[in-house]
Amino acid sequence: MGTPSSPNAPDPHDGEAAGRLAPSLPRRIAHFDLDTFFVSVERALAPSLIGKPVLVGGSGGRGVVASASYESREFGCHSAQPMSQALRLCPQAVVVPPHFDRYQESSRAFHTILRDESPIVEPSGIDEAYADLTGLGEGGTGARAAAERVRARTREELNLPVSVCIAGSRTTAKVGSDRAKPDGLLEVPVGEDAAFLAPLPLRELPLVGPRFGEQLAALGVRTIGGAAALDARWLEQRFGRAGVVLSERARGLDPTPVRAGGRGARSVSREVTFGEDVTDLERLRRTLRDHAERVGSDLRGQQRRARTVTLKLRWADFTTLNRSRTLERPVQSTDDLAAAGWGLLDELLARESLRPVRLIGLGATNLVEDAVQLGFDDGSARRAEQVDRAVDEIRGRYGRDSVTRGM
DNA sequence: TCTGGGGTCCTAGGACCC
DNA sequence: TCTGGGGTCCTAGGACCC
Repeated sequence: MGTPSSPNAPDPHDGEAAGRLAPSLPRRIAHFDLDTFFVSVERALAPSLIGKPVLVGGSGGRGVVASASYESREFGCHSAQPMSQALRLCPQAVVVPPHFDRYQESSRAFHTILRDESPIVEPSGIDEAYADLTGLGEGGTGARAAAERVRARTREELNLPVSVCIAGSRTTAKVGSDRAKPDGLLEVPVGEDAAFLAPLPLRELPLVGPRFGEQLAALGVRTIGGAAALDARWLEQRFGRAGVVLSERARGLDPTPVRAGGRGARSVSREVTFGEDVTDLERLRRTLRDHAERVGSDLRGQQRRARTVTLKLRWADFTTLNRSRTLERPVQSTDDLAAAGWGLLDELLARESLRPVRLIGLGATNLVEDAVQLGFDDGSARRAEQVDRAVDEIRGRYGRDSVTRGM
């Protein structure tokens, strides 16, 4: 395989390096995407759901659809839709509350199959992954055969349908796996990425969301080929970096390598939308502390610390604010994270009065490896960390609700 | 009966330093 | 004393993705 063994080795797919290094094999990038993932996992566990319109998501007043079966989509249901709206469109739908631990488990098993069958796998979210199948050869050893094995094993071992596209770049493979659904395999022949993309609606290109799509539609551009035909410099002037990327991707150019294992997370956060708006400051502070506990636990599990802590607030009118603070020393403990969150909340409320709060969240960014030496006078910090470790340990064994801390 | 929760990346302005 | 430019960090917001 053309994998660089050292992190500093030039990427064989990156621009000129490709020509100088290997006798450049055509890139074969696969994108795997589990179909209606949450619904499929629920069906694997409860076959009575098969064939019915199923909506996985929050059923409360503010719940949204996380995953909608194809039967429900016939009625106009889709993910991210308010559940109330989905049920108006399809009253006979079966609503299933999400079971994220089950999805994590299936996701892990799926990624294990992928790593068995492909040399370089980059997970991309819970239900998809890229694989670099370049140089696998033809026939039984080829890229297509590897993709077929993944599909067969995922179906047999996990009872889950997965769609895949093999193409010359990540972007094309990603667009193609959507086109392959449900439960299909699509291969874009070598050198035909641009031709494959050209007739497709622009909105199918990742990067083009509602907003960008609208701006481009206003210019009369509605297909990927239409964007490919525009002058690249003009796109850059008009849209900046997004214009440059659009121009390249629309022409099937995307040298981004598949990175084995992906990268570590850049941030960790928790947030909650209350069932009803909250004006009780103590309740907000308690919620922030719960978030700090879980964010801290994640950081400790990853052996990382955060240099920056962010408070997120959403008022009842959906206005959303972020307030962040970069600390002198990177933090990891529940106490430090909570203190930073409370401080940000206090500062905010010193400037504007408290309005009914719909959502409150706490985030940790600017993450660094946990190599910080505590000074000799940091006895209290050391004790706090010991408590954190003990709490993590008990929760790991007996579940999250097994320990309750005071404020 | 509006709009979840977890992320990534980009932009833009201001502070600060050289 | 005035003026300029570049680079980096921090903060806030927003588009986009699953």
